[in-house]
Amino acid sequence: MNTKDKILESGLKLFSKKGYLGATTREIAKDAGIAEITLFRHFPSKEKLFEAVINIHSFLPALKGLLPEIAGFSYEEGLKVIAKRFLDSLAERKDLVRIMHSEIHRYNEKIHKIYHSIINETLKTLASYFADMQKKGTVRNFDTELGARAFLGMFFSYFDAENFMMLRKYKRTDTDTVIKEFVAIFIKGTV
Amino acid sequence: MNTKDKILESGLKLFSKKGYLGATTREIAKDAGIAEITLFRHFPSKEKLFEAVINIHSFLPALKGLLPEIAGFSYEEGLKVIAKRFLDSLAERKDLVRIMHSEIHRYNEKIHKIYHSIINETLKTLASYFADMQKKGTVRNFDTELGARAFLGMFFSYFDAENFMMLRKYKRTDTDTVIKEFVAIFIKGTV
DNA sequence: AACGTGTGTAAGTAATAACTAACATAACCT
DNA sequence: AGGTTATGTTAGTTATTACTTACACACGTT
Repeated sequence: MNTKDKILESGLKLFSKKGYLGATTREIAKDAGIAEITLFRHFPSKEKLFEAVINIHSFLPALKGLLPEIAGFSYEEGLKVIAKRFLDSLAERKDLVRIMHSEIHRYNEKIHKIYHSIINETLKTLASYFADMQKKGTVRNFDTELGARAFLGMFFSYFDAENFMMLRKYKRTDTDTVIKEFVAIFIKGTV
Repeated sequence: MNTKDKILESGLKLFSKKGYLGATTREIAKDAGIAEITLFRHFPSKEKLFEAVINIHSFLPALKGLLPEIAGFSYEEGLKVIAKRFLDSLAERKDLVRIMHSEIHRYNEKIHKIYHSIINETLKTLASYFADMQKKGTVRNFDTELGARAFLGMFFSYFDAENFMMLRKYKRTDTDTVIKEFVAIFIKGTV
C-alpha cells in the first residue's frame, strides 16, 4: 500500500475513534508508520485530510441497483432483502457512519452533502419501490416517503443502538429475527 | 440564577454545540458572564464540569406514569400519545441527546447510564403496554420488546434526522402527520 | 554521474488551551 | 468594625498541536 493510502486508512481509523479534534496529525502519521511532515506533503492541512477520508469512502448507495434485482420477489422477500442489504451496508461503513454522525453538526456543508446523498438516495429508492407496489395494488395507499422513513428508521435506529449505544440486548446473531419481526410489522401495516 | 447554575447552563449549551474538546473553558465562562477562574473555583477541572453537566440533566423520563393515563384510550390514541410524549421528551432534552451522540465513545459509563435511563425506560413502558394489549386480545402475538424497538426506532430516527441531520423534508408542523402515518403503519402491523 | 522524487530526522514556531497566582473589591454576617 | 465569602482582573505557566524549516538519504531515470 502506498503512503497516501496508509495515511487515509489511519485517518479513517483515528478520526472515527477520537473524532476530528481528538485525532492529532502526529498520531495519524505514527499509526500510518510515516513521518508527520509526509502527511502534510500529501494533504495541505488536517481539514483537507478529513475531507479526503470522507470523500474516499463516500460510496454509491448499494441499494440503488436493488430494485430490478428484487422485482421477481414477493413483497415480504423484497423487504427482507432491502433490510438486510441496508444493515450490511451500514455495517461495512460503520466507522464512516460513526464519524458523520458525531461530527455532522459541527462540520460544514461537505459532510452534509455526502450524508444527504447517502440517506436521500436510499429513501428515494425505497419510496419508488413502494410506489410501484401501490400501482400493482399490492399495498394500500400511504405516503411513500414517510413509509420509507418509517421502514429505514426502524433499522437505522436498531443499527445505531446495536453499534454505538451498545444496547446489546439482542446479539448480532439475532439480526435475522429482528429483520423478520420488523418486516412483518411493516408488511401488515401497509398491505 | 446563581453562578454555578449559569456555568452549568453554558456548559450544556457549548458542549452540545461544539463537543467536549471543541468547547473551551474561556468560552463557557464568557457565555456564563463570569471570569474563567470562577469556573475553576466551582469545578476543579473541565472534565468535572462536563460530568456535572451530564449528571445534572440526567433524570427519569416522564413516560413512566403514562400507562394508567392512557388506559382508557383506544389502541390508536394510546400509541399516538406515547409517540408524541416520546418526541417531546427528546426535544426537551435535545442538547443532551446531542452530547450523548457525539461524546458517547469518550465517556462511556456516565453517558451510558443516562442513555439507558431515557431509552430503556421508554422501551419497557411500551413493551408492557403491548403485553397488556396482547392479554386483552387487541393485538396479535409478537415480541413486545422488539415491537417497542421498532415503534420507538421509527420515531427516534425521525427525530434524529429532523434535528441533527437537518433532513428537513418535513417541517416541524408536520410532526402530527408523521405520528399519524407511523402509528397507522404500526397499528395495522400489530393488530 | 546528475537529477528529481519521495521520504526521513530533528528542531522549531505560533497559537491555543487548561489551569494558576496574586491581589482587589464588594457584599454579607456576627 | 472585622472577618468571611464570592467574585473580578491581570498576567502568567505549561502542555499540546497544527504546521514549518532545513537538511540528508535512498531510489530510479536519463
